[in-house]
Amino acid sequence: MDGVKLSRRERLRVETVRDIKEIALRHMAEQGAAGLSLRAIAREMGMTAGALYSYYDTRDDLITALIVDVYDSLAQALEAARRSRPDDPAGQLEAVGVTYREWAIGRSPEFQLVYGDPIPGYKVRDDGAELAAEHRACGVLIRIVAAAWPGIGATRAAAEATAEVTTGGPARPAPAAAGSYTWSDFRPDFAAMARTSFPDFPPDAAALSLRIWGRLHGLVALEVYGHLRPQVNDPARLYGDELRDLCELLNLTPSGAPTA
Amino acid sequence: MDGVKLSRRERLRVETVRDIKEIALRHMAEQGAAGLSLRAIAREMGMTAGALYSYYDTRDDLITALIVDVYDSLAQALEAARRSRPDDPAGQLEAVGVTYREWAIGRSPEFQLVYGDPIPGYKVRDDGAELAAEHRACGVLIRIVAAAWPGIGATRAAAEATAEVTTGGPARPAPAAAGSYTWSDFRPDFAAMARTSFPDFPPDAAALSLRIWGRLHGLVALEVYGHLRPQVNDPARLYGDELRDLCELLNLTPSGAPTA
DNA sequence: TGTACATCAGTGAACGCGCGTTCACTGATGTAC
DNA sequence: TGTACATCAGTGAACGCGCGTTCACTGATGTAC
Repeated sequence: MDGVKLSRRERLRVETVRDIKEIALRHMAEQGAAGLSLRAIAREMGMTAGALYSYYDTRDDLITALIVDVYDSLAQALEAARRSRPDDPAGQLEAVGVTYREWAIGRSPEFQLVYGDPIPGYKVRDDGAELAAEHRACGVLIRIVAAAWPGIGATRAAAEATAEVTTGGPARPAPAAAGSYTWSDFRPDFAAMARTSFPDFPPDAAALSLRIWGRLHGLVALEVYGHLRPQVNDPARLYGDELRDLCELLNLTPSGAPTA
Repeated sequence: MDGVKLSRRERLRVETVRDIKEIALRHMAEQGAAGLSLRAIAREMGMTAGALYSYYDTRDDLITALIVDVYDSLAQALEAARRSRPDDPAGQLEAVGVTYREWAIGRSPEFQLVYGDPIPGYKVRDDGAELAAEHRACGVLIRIVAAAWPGIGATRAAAEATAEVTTGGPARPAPAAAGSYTWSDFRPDFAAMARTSFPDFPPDAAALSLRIWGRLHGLVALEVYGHLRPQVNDPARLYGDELRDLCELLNLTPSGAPTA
């Protein structure tokens, strides 16, 4: 693939970088995101602390690299989930929702790194990279909403053919969206991200996407931080209910049986 | 009030404890929850670090005290909001929702302390206290759902008299709740909390309460941790839309005009 | 009201620790001829 | 294929720092007679 030709030194370097990140993430898993320490990583790698400075100029550079990696891994997981249900926006939303939760629970240190407290001394240097990475994850929801929004998704017709309409009455013209937003309500970067993919994407759909993100995030964050388990035995069930409710927002019911 | 009679020593002690907590919270505001340091607090109080050990046996004891305080302050704010709209469950939910967001935004270090990453070395000693404090906050939602649930709230009749029913069709028998839960799905402490206040409280209503909590929490957490502002100019508006949607879950529309 | 003793908040110095970062160095790997 | 030089990952020691916690102590506040 990218195996152009690497010298022994280059191969080792790539491997070492991978090891550093892997150990860093594991340490975060054990001691919390704030417990990340160059010295501890070096210790576990059997290196001197100073040696790490061949790979990152500073602790913050390592952190930035980790954050970007984590966003990418999340975006990849979500995008794979979305693609697993072609031509079925509600099914996509459900799959992405389930994946978001499972990713967050299964890799909670990563989740905490990007969605939790900022790391104590950490200041973003090149936040363009972080922002772009976050947009990659956010874009998955945009694509789903676009597919469900009348007159946008090329797949819309197919989706409507297979999915039933949920509400008793006649299908509403567009998924429930409260306000009427304009693009000036959004930051340029975000707007650009949505509109380059879908030129006709309406601002109301962007607002809806963000609200959906919020609904997915709420129960997941509570669960990851241990606020749900002391109340309820099976947070996944609660979340499943919420997802089913969410799909109604798109005016569609999930195509298949719920994924428990 | 509780001014029974305090010696000069006792008065000073109470004041000092108040100062310690206040400074601790301010430091957390500036350096993040993980930046809490006994030495830094002592420095700002003009004391030696060791002196703090007259007040707390250990750093973790201070943290526990802070956490309990924070939960209490939150519960108090939410309860006040709820009471500001008597006999109007949907209005209560809206007021509580707005208050939750404003509390979280305005006192984000406190929010992070209880809903964010655990503090690095911190281990809960007497978690009974923390759990009880969390239940106090959670109980506010329980009371709202109870008031809206048919056949429970004594205030239900009054609420129905003043509130309009939202859906075009006839009012559904109970607010939308997906599963049919039993009390064995919940932890005993949580169930006890709900059922001692409302003996007839159904498990489905408890599940709904937790889901509502999740919906409030989602956008709020994203905003507090800086994931909304890079996308949208006015997160409050998004949250307002969400709240209005939420009120429909209770089958009621907000009584007054939306609060911006 | 005055004296003798007990309490206890606060001092100051010390402990052992882990941290990020710098720096002159060594020695294996890579490159040019 | 062999030699001379350049690169650069990693060493080991040191820097200055802040941390939580302990401990013998001082001195003001409170209490009992």
